[in-house]
Amino acid sequence: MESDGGTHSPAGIRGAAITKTTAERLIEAAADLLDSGGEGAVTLRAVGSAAGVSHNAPYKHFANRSALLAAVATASFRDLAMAMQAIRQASTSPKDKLSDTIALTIDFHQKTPARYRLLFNNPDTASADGELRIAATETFEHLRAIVEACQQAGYLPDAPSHTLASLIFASAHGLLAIESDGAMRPEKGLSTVATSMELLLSLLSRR
Amino acid sequence: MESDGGTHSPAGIRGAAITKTTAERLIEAAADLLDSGGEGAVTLRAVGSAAGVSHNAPYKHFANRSALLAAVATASFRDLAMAMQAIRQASTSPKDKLSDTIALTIDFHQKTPARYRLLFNNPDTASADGELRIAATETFEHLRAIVEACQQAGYLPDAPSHTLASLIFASAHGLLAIESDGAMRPEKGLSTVATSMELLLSLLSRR
DNA sequence: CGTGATTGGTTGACACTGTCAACATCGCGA
DNA sequence: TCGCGATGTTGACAGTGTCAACCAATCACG
Repeated sequence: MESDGGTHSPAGIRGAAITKTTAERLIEAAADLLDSGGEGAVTLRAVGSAAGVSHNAPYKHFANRSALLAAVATASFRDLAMAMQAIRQASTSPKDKLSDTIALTIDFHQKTPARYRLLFNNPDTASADGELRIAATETFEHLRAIVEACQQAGYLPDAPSHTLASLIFASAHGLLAIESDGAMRPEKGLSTVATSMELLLSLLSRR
Repeated sequence: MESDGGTHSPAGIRGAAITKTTAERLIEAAADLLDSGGEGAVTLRAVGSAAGVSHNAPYKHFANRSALLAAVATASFRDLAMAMQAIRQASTSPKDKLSDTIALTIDFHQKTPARYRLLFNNPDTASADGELRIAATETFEHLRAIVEACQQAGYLPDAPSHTLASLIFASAHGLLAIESDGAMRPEKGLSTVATSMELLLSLLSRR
């Protein structure tokens, strides 16, 4: 009865999973609609139609619309966590890893703003639990580890890595939100998110 | 035909404005519903009913639901700007003014999160123009001036005050968003927004 | 092999929403 | 006085999330 998120295949055939589960197709359809038309475009009817099923089929896999969006968020967090893990494990300097992580975040926001908002600016998503919460925590852990490495390399000041990572991500997130989500936008072109973040890091790293 | 925002009285009688315009009552009703039940509770029917008019009366004053919410945002920005102006003109140190401004923001978010979201986290509000844009810009200007005063007092580093103000506000905003709007919430109680902001300011101000 | 339940799908309905159109009323200027 | 614009009303419509009822297939198991 509970929505399963469709992580593992039906446990029957284990080989090449050519065919996708309906739940998977629903999630992908919802993500596509989200990216192309914003959150308002993600109606259960449109999602069902895009996935080749009826307007009520989603209820066989997800408790409601919010649960479907939560599944999209979970999948997106997993992708994001993988990308951050790749950065974390690369053979670059901690400083570059941090820059790359910030760039990744900015890129994510620019390419798929509605999806970004689902992950980081959604009151529904805030009451996350289960897999969504785990995927989000995992994502943050990569960031935290990168920040910690920067601290050990002397590039960032001494402070709880958790707090400092929150602060740095919050700055990027807030700048992105100001730039695109609120009325208090600065005059255009005065300073980009990227340059503002460079300023922040340079101020934090001066010793 | 255009929504007027209802700022000044009908230009006839100038004296004691005992009675409120319907537009004003609609804005207040919408704000109340927003604060008490979240954005979803702001339906045109509920707003009209709370203001003592029919479900279609709002259309005589606002082009659509978004325009009504924009009027609420405009009024809220004016309130916020007034509060910031009071802080700015107080006879306290620049450092304290900045702290007070941050505290004001945190307080606003805590007391009326949905309203806060309308101002700073709403893609609709992002395409602000006219009075809304002006009120928002005015709000930011107060913040910028306070930051500039901090710089002149040597409390904040040298950088364009506009950029630095954006950065500081973005940090507070991002921390608030992380705390309450996204799935990537840190473990509870590890560090509050207020203490994180104190950390940021102490890191920025060390010389 | 037969069978019964579980799973995944369908259609139809319901209340609620934003929005538009048509009609009513009221106050003021010519 | 008359007419007209501003303000309000009721009624309708399409679209939405969600629930209920029904249907088909698959699979466990005697």
